[in-house]
Amino acid sequence: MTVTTESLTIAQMAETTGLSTHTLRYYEREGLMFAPVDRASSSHRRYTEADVAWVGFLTKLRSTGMPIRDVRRYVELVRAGDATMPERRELLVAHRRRVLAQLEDVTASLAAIDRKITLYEGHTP
Amino acid sequence: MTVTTESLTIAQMAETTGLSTHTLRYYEREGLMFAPVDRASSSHRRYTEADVAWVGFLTKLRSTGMPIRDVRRYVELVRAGDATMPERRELLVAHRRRVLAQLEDVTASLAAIDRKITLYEGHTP
DNA sequence: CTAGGACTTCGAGCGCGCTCGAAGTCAAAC
DNA sequence: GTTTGACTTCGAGCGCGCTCGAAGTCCTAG
Repeated sequence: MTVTTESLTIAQMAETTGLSTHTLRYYEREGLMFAPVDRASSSHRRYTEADVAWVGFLTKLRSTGMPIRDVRRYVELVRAGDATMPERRELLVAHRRRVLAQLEDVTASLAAIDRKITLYEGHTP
Repeated sequence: MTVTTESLTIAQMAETTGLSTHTLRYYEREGLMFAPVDRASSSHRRYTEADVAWVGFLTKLRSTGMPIRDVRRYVELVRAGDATMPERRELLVAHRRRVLAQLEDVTASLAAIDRKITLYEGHTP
């Protein structure tokens, strides 16, 4: 298999992004790609560098727990052009707020768990 | 309805813990309670202060993303007595490690999102 | 005595985010 | 020409963590 730097097959894209080919197709179906993915051989997907960067950002949104439906909303705004920048910003800022709140929550719970761990000190086998 | 300080109805327990009555029954079914919940009137649940504390800790485990099945495993260890303290500790420590890794992950993704937000600066409506 | 309401059990259903498998196409290697 | 295998679409299925609803019981107030 010859790897052109021009574009990636879905398998290469999966390798690159860390997502499965199933997930890549799923994201596309769900409207999360910025633009339709190029096709070669009249049917096989060919991903560009831009696609790699885009999926990378999608992954960051997802890994902070943004639901698919919100990611889709964001994507739609990006597609709608520069005029939506304020709204996009607002969306991301609101998301960040929620994420930070949850981080605090988790951190607090973790502290309680740590205290429990401490209670178990000295009981090593 | 007279509120005794002795015990709580499931509705009061839900109020106290922030879980729904459905979830409280679900947790019990799933074997997450330390001991069988007391009953009054031959059938209605009566929760003790100890139950409140216990569910509080369960909630902390859950809010850090520990799967139900792992919580159950932990509960089983607690029920098994003091001899399992080392294993409990190990379980919690491993969980903490995963949670911290994920916190880092989220934090890194959030940073990328922040950079994107910054790009949108100056585009306020 | 009756009505209301809070509880009970049980099994089914749901929303999410994938994940999988069947059946088909196509291009290149042999 | 045949085989291989990487891809395609499509719809179904799954694991998780609840969430819901039906049908029944029991206590309490009026």
